[in-house]
Amino acid sequence: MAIKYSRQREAIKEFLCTRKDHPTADVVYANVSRIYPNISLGTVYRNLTLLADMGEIQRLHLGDGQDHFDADTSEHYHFVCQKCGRVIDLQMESIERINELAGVGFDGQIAGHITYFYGVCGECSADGSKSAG
Amino acid sequence: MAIKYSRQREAIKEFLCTRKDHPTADVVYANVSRIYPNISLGTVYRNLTLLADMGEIQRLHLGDGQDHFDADTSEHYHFVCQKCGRVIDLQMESIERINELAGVGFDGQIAGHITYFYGVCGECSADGSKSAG
DNA sequence: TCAAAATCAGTAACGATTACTGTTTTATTA
DNA sequence: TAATAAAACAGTAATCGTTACTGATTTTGA
Repeated sequence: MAIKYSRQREAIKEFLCTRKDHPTADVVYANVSRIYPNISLGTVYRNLTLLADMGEIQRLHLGDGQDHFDADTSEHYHFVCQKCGRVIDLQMESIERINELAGVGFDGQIAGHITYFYGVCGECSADGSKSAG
Repeated sequence: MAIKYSRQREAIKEFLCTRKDHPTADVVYANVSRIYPNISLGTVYRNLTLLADMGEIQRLHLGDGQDHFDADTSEHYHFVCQKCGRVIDLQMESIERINELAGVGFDGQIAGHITYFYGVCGECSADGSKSAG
Protein backbone atom coordinates (compact mmCIF):
# COMPACT_ATOMS: atom_id res chain seq x y z
CA MET A 1 0.00 0.00 0.00
CA ALA A 2 2.09 2.90 -1.26
CA ILE A 3 1.24 6.26 0.24
CA LYS A 4 -0.24 8.85 -2.08
CA TYR A 5 -0.34 12.57 -1.60
CA SER A 6 -3.50 14.08 -0.17
CA ARG A 7 -4.33 17.75 0.30
CA GLN A 8 -6.18 16.94 3.50
CA ARG A 9 -3.15 15.26 5.02
CA GLU A 10 -0.94 18.16 4.01
CA ALA A 11 -3.35 20.62 5.61
CA ILE A 12 -3.42 18.57 8.81
CA LYS A 13 0.37 18.49 8.98
CA GLU A 14 0.62 22.19 8.21
CA PHE A 15 -1.89 23.05 10.86
CA LEU A 16 -0.04 21.01 13.46
CA CYS A 17 3.19 22.80 12.57
CA THR A 18 1.63 26.15 13.41
CA ARG A 19 0.71 25.07 16.91
CA LYS A 20 2.83 24.72 20.00
CA ASP A 21 0.05 23.52 22.21
CA HIS A 22 -0.69 19.91 21.44
CA PRO A 23 -4.12 19.73 19.88
CA THR A 24 -6.51 16.79 20.02
CA ALA A 25 -8.09 15.28 16.92
CA ASP A 26 -11.28 17.33 17.27
CA VAL A 27 -9.32 20.58 17.48
CA VAL A 28 -7.43 19.61 14.32
CA TYR A 29 -10.77 18.78 12.70
CA ALA A 30 -12.33 22.12 13.68
CA ASN A 31 -9.40 24.07 12.27
CA VAL A 32 -8.75 22.14 9.08
CA SER A 33 -12.50 22.35 8.40
CA ARG A 34 -12.02 26.05 7.71
CA ILE A 35 -9.88 25.12 4.70
CA TYR A 36 -11.71 21.94 3.69
CA PRO A 37 -15.27 22.36 4.93
CA ASN A 38 -16.22 18.84 3.85
CA ILE A 39 -13.36 17.04 5.55
CA SER A 40 -14.61 14.29 7.81
CA LEU A 41 -13.47 13.48 11.32
CA GLY A 42 -12.54 9.99 10.16
CA THR A 43 -10.13 11.47 7.64
CA VAL A 44 -8.50 13.50 10.39
CA TYR A 45 -8.07 10.45 12.60
CA ARG A 46 -6.80 8.32 9.74
CA ASN A 47 -4.20 10.89 8.72
CA LEU A 48 -3.07 11.64 12.24
CA THR A 49 -2.46 7.93 12.69
CA LEU A 50 -0.69 7.73 9.34
CA LEU A 51 1.55 10.71 10.10
CA ALA A 52 2.37 9.29 13.52
CA ASP A 53 3.20 5.88 12.00
CA MET A 54 5.48 7.60 9.46
CA GLY A 55 7.22 9.40 12.31
CA GLU A 56 6.26 12.85 11.04
CA ILE A 57 4.31 13.70 14.16
CA GLN A 58 4.14 12.42 17.72
CA ARG A 59 1.08 11.03 19.47
CA LEU A 60 0.80 11.80 23.18
CA HIS A 61 -1.26 9.84 25.70
CA LEU A 62 -1.64 12.22 28.61
CA GLY A 63 -4.30 10.32 30.49
CA ASP A 64 -7.04 12.87 29.92
CA GLY A 65 -9.08 10.63 27.65
CA GLN A 66 -8.02 12.16 24.35
CA ASP A 67 -4.84 11.71 22.39
CA HIS A 68 -2.79 14.84 21.67
CA PHE A 69 -0.58 15.42 18.64
CA ASP A 70 2.71 17.23 18.30
CA ALA A 71 4.49 18.14 15.07
CA ASP A 72 7.76 18.45 16.99
CA THR A 73 9.27 14.95 16.93
CA SER A 74 12.56 15.88 18.54
CA GLU A 75 13.30 14.57 22.03
CA HIS A 76 11.57 16.79 24.53
CA TYR A 77 9.25 16.52 27.53
CA HIS A 78 5.80 17.86 28.29
CA PHE A 79 4.11 19.56 31.18
CA VAL A 80 0.36 19.26 31.76
CA CYS A 81 -1.36 21.93 33.83
CA GLN A 82 -3.80 20.42 36.33
CA LYS A 83 -5.84 23.61 36.37
CA CYS A 84 -6.28 24.64 32.75
CA GLY A 85 -5.24 21.45 30.97
CA ARG A 86 -2.64 23.26 28.88
CA VAL A 87 0.21 21.12 27.50
CA ILE A 88 3.54 22.92 27.42
CA ASP A 89 6.93 21.92 25.98
CA LEU A 90 9.74 21.82 28.50
CA GLN A 91 13.30 22.81 27.70
CA MET A 92 15.20 20.60 30.06
CA GLU A 93 18.36 18.59 30.01
CA SER A 94 18.13 14.99 28.89
CA ILE A 95 17.01 12.39 31.40
CA GLU A 96 17.73 9.46 29.08
CA ARG A 97 19.93 7.95 31.76
CA ILE A 98 16.85 6.96 33.78
CA ASN A 99 16.60 4.05 31.35
CA GLU A 100 19.80 2.64 32.79
CA LEU A 101 18.60 3.18 36.34
CA ALA A 102 15.46 1.25 35.45
CA GLY A 103 17.50 -1.56 33.95
CA VAL A 104 19.51 -2.27 37.11
CA GLY A 105 18.39 -5.64 38.43
CA PHE A 106 15.74 -6.03 35.72
CA ASP A 107 15.97 -9.04 33.43
CA GLY A 108 14.32 -7.48 30.36
CA GLN A 109 15.41 -4.88 27.81
CA ILE A 110 14.53 -1.24 28.55
CA ALA A 111 13.92 0.40 25.17
CA GLY A 112 12.72 3.78 26.40
CA HIS A 113 10.34 5.64 28.65
CA ILE A 114 7.32 7.87 28.57
CA THR A 115 7.42 10.79 30.98
CA TYR A 116 5.32 13.83 31.47
CA PHE A 117 5.27 16.33 34.28
CA TYR A 118 2.22 17.86 35.91
CA GLY A 119 1.48 20.75 38.24
CA VAL A 120 0.27 24.32 37.81
CA CYS A 121 1.41 26.42 34.87
CA GLY A 122 2.75 29.94 35.10
CA GLU A 123 -0.47 31.63 34.07
CA CYS A 124 -2.60 29.63 36.47
CA SER A 125 -0.12 30.30 39.27
CA ALA A 126 -0.55 34.03 38.61
CA ASP A 127 -4.35 34.24 38.77
CA GLY A 128 -5.45 31.95 41.56
CA SER A 129 -8.95 31.27 40.25
CA LYS A 130 -8.92 29.77 36.75
CA SER A 131 -9.97 26.15 36.20
CA ALA A 132 -9.94 23.65 33.34
CA GLY A 133 -12.51 24.01 30.56
CA MET B 1 -21.90 11.67 51.04
CA ALA B 2 -20.29 9.53 53.73
CA ILE B 3 -18.79 6.31 52.48
CA LYS B 4 -20.44 3.13 53.65
CA TYR B 5 -18.95 -0.30 53.75
CA SER B 6 -19.69 -2.62 50.86
CA ARG B 7 -18.74 -6.27 50.49
CA GLN B 8 -18.22 -5.77 46.78
CA ARG B 9 -15.72 -2.99 47.35
CA GLU B 10 -13.89 -5.06 49.93
CA ALA B 11 -13.70 -8.00 47.52
CA ILE B 12 -12.36 -5.74 44.77
CA LYS B 13 -9.68 -4.35 47.05
CA GLU B 14 -8.77 -7.82 48.31
CA PHE B 15 -8.50 -9.16 44.80
CA LEU B 16 -6.23 -6.32 43.74
CA CYS B 17 -3.99 -7.00 46.74
CA THR B 18 -3.41 -10.56 45.57
CA ARG B 19 -2.14 -9.45 42.19
CA LYS B 20 1.21 -8.06 41.17
CA ASP B 21 0.33 -7.62 37.55
CA HIS B 22 -1.88 -4.59 37.18
CA PRO B 23 -5.31 -5.77 36.11
CA THR B 24 -7.84 -3.83 34.08
CA ALA B 25 -11.43 -3.31 35.19
CA ASP B 26 -12.73 -6.25 33.17
CA VAL B 27 -10.17 -8.61 34.72
CA VAL B 28 -11.22 -7.43 38.17
CA TYR B 29 -14.84 -7.99 37.16
CA ALA B 30 -14.16 -11.50 35.87
CA ASN B 31 -12.41 -12.50 39.09
CA VAL B 32 -14.67 -10.85 41.65
CA SER B 33 -17.61 -12.40 39.79
CA ARG B 34 -16.51 -15.77 41.14
CA ILE B 35 -17.29 -14.53 44.66
CA TYR B 36 -20.25 -12.29 43.81
CA PRO B 37 -21.74 -13.76 40.64
CA ASN B 38 -24.26 -10.93 40.34
CA ILE B 39 -21.80 -8.08 40.64
CA SER B 40 -22.12 -5.68 37.76
CA LEU B 41 -19.34 -4.14 35.72
CA GLY B 42 -20.60 -0.69 36.69
CA THR B 43 -20.09 -1.55 40.36
CA VAL B 44 -16.51 -2.57 39.61
CA TYR B 45 -15.81 0.69 37.80
CA ARG B 46 -17.48 2.79 40.47
CA ASN B 47 -15.51 1.16 43.27
CA LEU B 48 -12.21 1.24 41.45
CA THR B 49 -12.73 4.97 40.98
CA LEU B 50 -13.73 5.36 44.62
CA LEU B 51 -10.72 3.43 45.89
CA ALA B 52 -8.41 5.43 43.65
CA ASP B 53 -9.94 8.70 44.86
CA MET B 54 -9.46 7.59 48.46
CA GLY B 55 -5.84 6.81 47.68
CA GLU B 56 -6.17 3.12 48.50
CA ILE B 57 -5.22 2.03 45.02
CA GLN B 58 -3.46 3.58 42.07
CA ARG B 59 -4.89 4.06 38.57
CA LEU B 60 -2.43 3.68 35.70
CA HIS B 61 -2.88 5.13 32.21
CA LEU B 62 -0.48 3.13 30.11
CA GLY B 63 -1.73 4.23 26.73
CA ASP B 64 -3.11 0.86 25.73
CA GLY B 65 -6.74 1.96 25.82
CA GLN B 66 -7.63 0.49 29.20
CA ASP B 67 -6.85 1.76 32.66
CA HIS B 68 -4.86 -0.55 34.93
CA PHE B 69 -5.11 -0.71 38.72
CA ASP B 70 -2.47 -1.32 41.35
CA ALA B 71 -3.04 -1.95 45.06
CA ASP B 72 0.54 -0.89 45.76
CA THR B 73 0.40 2.87 46.29
CA SER B 74 4.01 3.27 47.34
CA GLU B 75 6.34 5.17 45.03
CA HIS B 76 7.52 2.81 42.32
CA TYR B 77 7.78 2.65 38.54
CA HIS B 78 6.34 0.34 35.92
CA PHE B 79 7.61 -1.46 32.87
CA VAL B 80 5.33 -2.37 29.99
CA CYS B 81 6.39 -5.18 27.65
CA GLN B 82 5.82 -4.26 24.02
CA LYS B 83 5.52 -7.94 23.09
CA CYS B 84 3.20 -9.49 25.66
CA GLY B 85 1.70 -6.38 27.25
CA ARG B 86 2.73 -7.45 30.74
CA VAL B 87 3.08 -4.68 33.33
CA ILE B 88 5.92 -5.26 35.79
CA ASP B 89 6.98 -3.37 38.92
CA LEU B 90 10.51 -2.02 38.82
CA GLN B 91 12.77 -1.88 41.86
CA MET B 92 14.87 1.13 41.02
CA GLU B 93 16.33 4.05 42.87
CA SER B 94 14.25 7.19 43.10
CA ILE B 95 14.23 9.56 40.15
CA GLU B 96 12.25 12.25 41.97
CA ARG B 97 14.98 14.75 41.19
CA ILE B 98 13.85 14.89 37.55
CA ASN B 99 11.13 17.21 38.84
CA GLU B 100 13.78 19.78 39.65
CA LEU B 101 15.44 19.34 36.28
CA ALA B 102 12.06 19.97 34.65
CA GLY B 103 11.54 23.09 36.76
CA VAL B 104 14.72 24.82 35.59
CA GLY B 105 13.69 27.77 33.45
CA PHE B 106 9.99 26.91 33.71
CA ASP B 107 7.64 29.48 35.20
CA GLY B 108 5.05 27.09 36.65
CA GLN B 109 5.03 24.68 39.59
CA ILE B 110 6.12 21.10 38.93
CA ALA B 111 4.08 18.90 41.29
CA GLY B 112 5.18 15.52 40.01
CA HIS B 113 5.63 13.30 37.02
CA ILE B 114 4.24 10.18 35.40
CA THR B 115 6.85 7.81 34.03
CA TYR B 116 6.74 4.34 32.69
CA PHE B 117 9.34 2.33 30.87
CA TYR B 118 8.82 0.09 27.88
CA GLY B 119 10.78 -2.56 26.02
CA VAL B 120 10.86 -6.35 26.03
CA CYS B 121 10.45 -8.30 29.25
CA GLY B 122 12.70 -11.11 30.42
CA GLU B 123 10.36 -13.90 29.36
CA CYS B 124 9.80 -12.46 25.90
CA SER B 125 13.54 -11.88 25.48
CA ALA B 126 14.06 -15.59 26.21
CA ASP B 127 11.62 -17.04 23.66
CA GLY B 128 11.92 -14.90 20.55
CA SER B 129 8.45 -15.60 19.17
CA LYS B 130 5.69 -14.68 21.62
CA SER B 131 3.35 -11.77 20.87
CA ALA B 132 0.68 -9.80 22.74
CA GLY B 133 -2.68 -11.42 23.37
C1' DT C 1 -6.47 10.04 -21.41
C1' DC C 2 -7.01 5.82 -19.05
C1' DA C 3 -6.96 2.57 -15.24
C1' DA C 4 -5.44 0.89 -10.73
C1' DA C 5 -4.87 2.09 -6.19
C1' DA C 6 -5.14 5.24 -2.46
C1' DT C 7 -7.96 8.51 -0.30
C1' DC C 8 -12.10 10.62 0.57
C1' DA C 9 -16.88 11.91 2.97
C1' DG C 10 -20.34 10.07 5.37
C1' DT C 11 -22.02 6.94 8.43
C1' DA C 12 -22.22 2.90 11.30
C1' DA C 13 -19.90 0.26 14.69
C1' DC C 14 -16.83 -0.41 18.49
C1' DG C 15 -14.95 -0.62 23.26
C1' DA C 16 -14.07 1.50 27.56
C1' DT C 17 -16.34 4.00 30.76
C1' DT C 18 -20.11 6.67 32.98
C1' DA C 19 -24.92 7.82 34.09
C1' DC C 20 -29.56 6.52 35.17
C1' DT C 21 -33.34 3.87 37.79
C1' DG C 22 -35.67 1.25 40.84
C1' DT C 23 -34.17 -2.26 44.49
C1' DT C 24 -31.19 -3.84 48.29
C1' DT C 25 -27.65 -2.92 52.10
C1' DT C 26 -25.68 -0.44 55.49
C1' DA C 27 -25.65 2.44 59.48
C1' DT C 28 -28.12 5.13 62.78
C1' DT C 29 -31.48 6.11 66.01
C1' DA C 30 -35.42 4.90 68.62
C1' DT D 1 -35.16 -5.20 67.63
C1' DA D 2 -37.66 -2.08 64.29
C1' DA D 3 -37.82 2.02 61.55
C1' DT D 4 -35.54 5.14 58.54
C1' DA D 5 -32.35 7.73 55.61
C1' DA D 6 -28.48 7.44 52.88
C1' DA D 7 -25.34 4.87 50.19
C1' DA D 8 -24.52 1.13 47.24
C1' DC D 9 -26.30 -2.19 44.30
C1' DA D 10 -27.64 -4.76 39.54
C1' DG D 11 -29.03 -3.99 35.23
C1' DT D 12 -29.29 -1.26 31.43
C1' DA D 13 -28.87 2.76 28.51
C1' DA D 14 -26.03 6.41 27.10
C1' DT D 15 -21.60 8.78 26.20
C1' DC D 16 -17.37 9.63 23.98
C1' DG D 17 -13.14 8.93 21.54
C1' DT D 18 -11.84 6.27 17.95
C1' DT D 19 -11.98 2.81 14.12
C1' DA D 20 -14.17 0.29 10.28
C1' DC D 21 -17.07 0.12 6.31
C1' DT D 22 -18.93 1.75 1.60
C1' DG D 23 -19.44 3.73 -2.61
C1' DA D 24 -17.58 8.13 -4.81
C1' DT D 25 -13.43 11.00 -5.82
C1' DT D 26 -8.27 11.92 -6.36
C1' DT D 27 -3.90 10.81 -7.29
C1' DT D 28 -0.42 8.77 -10.06
C1' DG D 29 1.99 6.39 -13.62
C1' DA D 30 1.67 4.60 -18.17
